Amino acid sequence: MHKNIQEDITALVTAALAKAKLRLAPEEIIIDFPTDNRFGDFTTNIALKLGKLIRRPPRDVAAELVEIIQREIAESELKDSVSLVKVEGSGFINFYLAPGYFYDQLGKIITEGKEALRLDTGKGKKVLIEFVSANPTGSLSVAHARQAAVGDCLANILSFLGFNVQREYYLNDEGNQINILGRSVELRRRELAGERIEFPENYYQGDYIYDIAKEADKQKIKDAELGDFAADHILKIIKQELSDFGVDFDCWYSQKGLAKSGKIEESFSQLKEKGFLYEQDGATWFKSTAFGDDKDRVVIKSDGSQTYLAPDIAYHQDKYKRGFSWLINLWGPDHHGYINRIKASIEAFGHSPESLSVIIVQLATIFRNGTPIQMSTRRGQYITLREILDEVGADASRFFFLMRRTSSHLDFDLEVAKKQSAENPVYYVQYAHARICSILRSADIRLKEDLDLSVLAEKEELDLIKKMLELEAVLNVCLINRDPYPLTVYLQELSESFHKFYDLHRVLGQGAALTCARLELIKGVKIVLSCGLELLGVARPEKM
RNA sequence: GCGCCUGUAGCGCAACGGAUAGCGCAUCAGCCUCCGAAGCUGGUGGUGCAGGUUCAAUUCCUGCCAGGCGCACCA
Repeated sequence: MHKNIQEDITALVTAALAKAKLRLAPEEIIIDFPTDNRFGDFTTNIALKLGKLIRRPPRDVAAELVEIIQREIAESELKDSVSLVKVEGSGFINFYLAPGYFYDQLGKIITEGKEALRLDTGKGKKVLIEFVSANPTGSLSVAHARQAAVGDCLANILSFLGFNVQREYYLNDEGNQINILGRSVELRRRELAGERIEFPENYYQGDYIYDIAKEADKQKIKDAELGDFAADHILKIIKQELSDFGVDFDCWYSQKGLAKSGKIEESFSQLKEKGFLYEQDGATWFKSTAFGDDKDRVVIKSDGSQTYLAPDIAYHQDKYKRGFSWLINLWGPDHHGYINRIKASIEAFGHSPESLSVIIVQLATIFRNGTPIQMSTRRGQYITLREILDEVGADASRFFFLMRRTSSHLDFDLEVAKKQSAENPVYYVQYAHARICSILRSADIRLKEDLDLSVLAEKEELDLIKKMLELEAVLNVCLINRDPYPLTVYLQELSESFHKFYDLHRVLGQGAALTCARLELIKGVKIVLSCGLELLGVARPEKM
């Protein structure tokens, strides 16, 4: 049994290189998954790299190394796990694992459940993931919905990988947009009272403003308090939308609270001490060019009011003060120009720019039957998260938002997402889960037999086990890319392996030994599928 | 003009710098007396253009072409 066979093989190869008196930097010795399982279970290209360095044909170098590796394996505890090492292609050294290794791993998953899949790469590192953070001036849009899905799922994955994750929503509950919101409600209230009004174009046009105006009238809210009243009202709606979408935040960080705390002034005085603030043209500037920004940025305008950057500098500084050592921000593509100045600010306070990861979540275009739906936030004409939830449901919409790379544009067709058919990948995965549950329901529970997994010798059975064991690597890819997207691809592949197995081999009625083993096999698949779907935040139906 | 994202099959998308570029839809041909056919099997069909780096480029670099988004003392 090996905790991590990839590491064991790496150590073995390193030792073999030393024995052959061949030198290669440790970071060059990479034992990887091959692109295709016909090339074994692990592969390394060291012979190709060495061949160039020492001017020998790569295949010869590989053959020499394989001979040494085979002898090493025979003398090590790997001899039961690795069945074959050979040179293939232009000089790749490929490792084929023994079925016994896979049975051991499957057994572990069955007995330990999803805990067997858990990793501790994070080692409890405190990470703050801030996402959505939409202004409380209207319902959440499609862009926010995608951010919510990506952020929540990424948080799930990081936490599964042993990070100590906190989800945070930065609440822009004061400032210009709240004033405009208040004035919008005020005008609508007067309009409802019969007054003729001129409604400015840059005010909030949506019909929901009328609803808030009616409510404000009923509660006799004063004009001056309408902004806060409306923001509170809308915030409740946002919270409910997110909650129905399966996204719950640990912290709602109020900008108003930040402003009152004096932390903004505090961070300014610190920046001033360090010489990164200066006055010019009546405004106060942050010297962000000192850290690679294109130009310096105004933090206090010549009229004395702050720009948006001012509280943001203090806010990010406060994140570190609260003990987080890794900050992840999910922003819309319209904020990408903002990355440099925020990174500059954290650097000015002595933090490494790498400790802040900004993930730009590209926009999603909503389609209906192949036709894009035009949107305008200003006119209040946009598809909201609420509408998507009502029409498509949380499961399918979460999956759809996650099934493309976060950095890529996403086309989201409402009609396809609604379809409960093969076109819809959500159901393909959920169907595999339901199918397993169905078999388990039909299984004769009186069937008792000493479990021997080694009867699982069919190609589809071994492929299925191998696919199950890939989850760990997939989650690491998600971590490295800061993108939950690979998990959606993986779950479709795992489902495919299961469906192929199911089609060719019966589980029930195959004689006690084989039936028992296959039941355990599909229980294992269920554990992995279920774990993956849970990380995505998608339901795992027992029946469909 | 500057920055970011994207160009792969009719459409939507995959491919840590690797081996014969995969999958879904569509289309054509098959598979249910048997655990769920929301499934499986097979056929058709492809890397925007030009250079460069590399043993190896869809992937990295440069230029061009095309599409999307953003470039405030707005938030």
